[in-house]
Amino acid sequence: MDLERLLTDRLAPAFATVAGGPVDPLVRRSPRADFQSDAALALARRLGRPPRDIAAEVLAHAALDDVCAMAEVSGPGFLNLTVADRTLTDLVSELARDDRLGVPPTAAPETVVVDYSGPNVAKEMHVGHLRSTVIGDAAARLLEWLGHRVVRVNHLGDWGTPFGMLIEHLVALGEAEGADEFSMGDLGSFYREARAKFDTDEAFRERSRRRVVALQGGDERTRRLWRLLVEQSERYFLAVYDLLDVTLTGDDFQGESVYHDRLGAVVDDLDRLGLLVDSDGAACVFPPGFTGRDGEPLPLIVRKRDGGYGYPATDLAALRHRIDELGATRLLYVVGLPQRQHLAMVFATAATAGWLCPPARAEHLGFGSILGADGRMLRSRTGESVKLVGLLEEAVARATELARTKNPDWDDRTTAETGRAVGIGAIKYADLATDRAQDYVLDWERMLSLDGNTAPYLQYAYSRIQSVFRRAGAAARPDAPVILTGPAERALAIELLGFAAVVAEVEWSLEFHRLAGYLHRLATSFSAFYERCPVLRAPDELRQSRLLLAELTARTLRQGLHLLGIRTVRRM
RNA sequence: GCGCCCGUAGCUCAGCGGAUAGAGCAGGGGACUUCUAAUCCCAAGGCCGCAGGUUCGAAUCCUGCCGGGCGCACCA
Repeated sequence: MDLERLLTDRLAPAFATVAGGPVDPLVRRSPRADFQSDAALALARRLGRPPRDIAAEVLAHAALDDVCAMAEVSGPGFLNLTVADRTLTDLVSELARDDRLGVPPTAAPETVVVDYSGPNVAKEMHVGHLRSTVIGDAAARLLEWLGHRVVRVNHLGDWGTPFGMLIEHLVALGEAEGADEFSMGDLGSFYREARAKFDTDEAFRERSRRRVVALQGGDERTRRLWRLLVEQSERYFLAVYDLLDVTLTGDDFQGESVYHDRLGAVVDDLDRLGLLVDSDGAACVFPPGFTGRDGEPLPLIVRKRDGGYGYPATDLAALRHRIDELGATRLLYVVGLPQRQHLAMVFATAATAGWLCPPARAEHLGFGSILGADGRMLRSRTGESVKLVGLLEEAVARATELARTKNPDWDDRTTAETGRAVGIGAIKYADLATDRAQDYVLDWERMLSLDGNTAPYLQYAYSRIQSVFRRAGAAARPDAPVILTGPAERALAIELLGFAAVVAEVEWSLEFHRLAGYLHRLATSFSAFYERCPVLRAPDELRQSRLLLAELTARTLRQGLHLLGIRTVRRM
């Protein structure tokens, strides 16, 4: 049971009595006490009474004696609550016995599809894929831990007109050599070469067009070459996911090609529903409320004038597949903010068609861009998008260098492992620690710093605890009585008891910066505790209590970071 | 032109209806015969873009404006 919940449960009946109906007591942390309830203020108008009177009456009705050391009306009508130490120690003891750290599995499990990462076959992954991959993976981890059935979908760009030129380029290079060059991990140059030929060579362009037709028509050799490109790319992506420490596997690839033979049905069904409009030869849906540059209604083009299907058709087919066949009720799209309008149109169309209806709902987890030090979109010197692996390798290299200089006595393997955990952790944490919608500046110095709201700071706190346990030579006893001797221990206990509330909040908001912020507060509380409350030198009972607090902190940091996809290290 | 996102301390960001607006960094001052000082503590730092409005109460909600970014028919 987390503290906020406990206090809410105690106050709610009292508020209900006073207000004559259910009221959320609005319990939150307070700078003037442990917690405060703000609900009396909001009630004042409705009840036509002074808020202080309401608060006082609530206090008289609330059963708080056994959980609060002090509860008083303050200011214009706040209820300030100071939790009894006994309550804290009881709840901490309860936490210590719970391997889920107070977070219950969800009471209402559902099937959630998380659509994330989605790189393009035969193209390099770039920084643009980082956020989708990192945020989506955190969502998948967290929802899964809470007991939901999570289906990871990696909506690969593996279909469409570019594959004509890519396959032709492969043919031109010779299958063997082409595949060789392709698998070298330099996807970018393969694509650029193909593109260059396509742009300059008329004959090549024509062959590419025919190749697209052959691909869609199911020509055997073309299909085989296409598979080759897809498989090589998938292998490459999996290597990146491995480096990034992302839970996506080969089973999660569900490229656009998967929906290829369902596109006709999408168009037919939309037509049958009378939603299709012919516009310049293209089959379009005009969801209401969307207008274009010229002020005219904006179409969702499901079938192009040339008879090919547009990506909206694929998106609609995928959405139906997720709801009808995968049984999803929550559809998450971890896609950049620029695609907001497109997705809104797809969702609107699906809703109108009756494909997307409660309890199923779709959410766009949009995110901002990654900016360079100059405050502009991150680009390489040549103006191209920055390779994701390059970014990751730099993070690892920088962190490894830091680990080496701080611990010159370490062997290479330990140094490398630590550098990787810290470097990758830093880059992922930097992404998750600010509000998704914000653009953020990629700043190596800041994100690798041991100070501030960074992964290394949290990892460092964790590793210090491990160090204490190494010296203690024993694990904490979960049944050890908890003793709170001062404000630092008290503050730490309160933070520990707040994990469940944060996780519950993030379950629906998927705002991971709230979890990150919590972990940072926890680590900060621990550091203060560590400074003022010696563990190993304390007398036995106190030592046991402090070991328990340290152990709980470690478990919470580890679990919280794990949900964000970030590793902890034993030493730093 | 329309739409979306963002303007909070010098910098990077929290807070999104409640009390004196919070962190971290940088800059200033302290703390290592003591479990990792890669840490901790203290002080300083703000017309919350601007102007109206709603409210007992607005950084938070509404309207308008200003500034920055991004979208807006056959590429995904």
